[in-house]
Amino acid sequence: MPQQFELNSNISVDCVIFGFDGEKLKVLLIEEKDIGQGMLRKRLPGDLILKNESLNDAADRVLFELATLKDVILKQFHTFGDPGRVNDAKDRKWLELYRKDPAERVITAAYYALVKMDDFVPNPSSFAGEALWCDIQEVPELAFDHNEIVEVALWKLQRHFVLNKSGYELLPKKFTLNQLQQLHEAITQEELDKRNFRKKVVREK
Amino acid sequence: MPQQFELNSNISVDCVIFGFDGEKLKVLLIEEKDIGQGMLRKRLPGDLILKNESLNDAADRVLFELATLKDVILKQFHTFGDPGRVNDAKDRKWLELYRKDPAERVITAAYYALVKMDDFVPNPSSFAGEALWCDIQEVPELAFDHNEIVEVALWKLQRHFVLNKSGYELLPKKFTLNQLQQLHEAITQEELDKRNFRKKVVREK
DNA sequence: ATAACTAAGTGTAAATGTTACACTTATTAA
DNA sequence: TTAATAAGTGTAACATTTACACTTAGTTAT
Repeated sequence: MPQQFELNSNISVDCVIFGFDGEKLKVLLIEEKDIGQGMLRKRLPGDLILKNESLNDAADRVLFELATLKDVILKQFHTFGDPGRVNDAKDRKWLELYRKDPAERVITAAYYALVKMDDFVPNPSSFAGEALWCDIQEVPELAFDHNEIVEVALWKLQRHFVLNKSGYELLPKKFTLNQLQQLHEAITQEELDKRNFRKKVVREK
Repeated sequence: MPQQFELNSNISVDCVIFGFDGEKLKVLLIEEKDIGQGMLRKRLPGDLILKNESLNDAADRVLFELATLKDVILKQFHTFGDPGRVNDAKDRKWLELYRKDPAERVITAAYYALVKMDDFVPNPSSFAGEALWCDIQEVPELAFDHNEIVEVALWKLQRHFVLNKSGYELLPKKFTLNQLQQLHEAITQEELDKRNFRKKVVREK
């Protein structure tokens, strides 16, 4: 069935991969190879889905194809689909170069994940010029509506992270309570008292 | 621009409208007119989006077209897009009757809302045979993957409702604290102590 | 080697929030 | 008017949260 590998022309996935390096929260961006038209804007790893592929599978595939990342647990968090999503002149140019049907409105199902940066070293594939971790506080202007997507993803991550008491998998096998605390602070973006934090952790064990 | 009203053939929206009647939680279902092929399964109000329409606008439009409901605040909560979403023989038959391209995989952005049943009296439109409130405990087998969609929606509603302290708009202008408590109990599906509930409400005022 | 610096570890008291629990008062229906 | 149903009330024990400062161990530079 050769048709199975046909692209779906109007549905894409985008991945917001948050990385924790023991200190700060970063986000994974890719940058197209410079094709000499002033289009060097960074963007999230993402692409059109295949005709016969689930959204989840597409997200896994795209993340591997663009950043060589594998076995990341992705969570779908929102679908962006306004007809005006792609308005910028640079975005249009890019679409004309890379897309069969550049005028068609594309809706994108967005996924996020939180990974330990050591375990997931992204390599740019042949498609992407560069793959890099960018400090969450210093995200530049991205292509399309990707800045909005990152913002919503961070918001969801924070809410979800507070509710569960997850995150141990992001630290080394043995870790100090201060390290655990740094993780929490990186994600929630607020500071906590050492002693109180300890009490909480111990209590909930 | 007549093209503006063209249907997008592979993206739909579905609406899970929860209704509170002062006592129990219900969900809004519609039922196609019987076209004599044993296809009388209930389903959620939903349909394909238009070519040039945002997902949010599509959800509003569809809800009005199928149930004459207006000004409902809908929240997008998940997008369902597995190629196997539509597997059942009945579903296929339905698609062949109603869809231009019945084999095409359709992804659907799902929305939910919680409304006061008195204020929103659904009327079936010409498209739908019937629109009805169904007790959340007694939802029958629905078309497509709509049972799963309802389940996820309820789950999201419960989580969201606990976090915010919302819900006052679902009660009459003057209400007893017991009424407020019933609302909470209907949504969270668990029982609370009257006095403790009061204390909480008063404290958080 | 040791001094200086950096990171890890520890306790308590006051305030607030949670839980469990039973009877009285007011309203509505028979 | 009586009976039944729904609304309203307080307290004590326990758990959680908050605010707050010094000691100990390990690392780095001289």
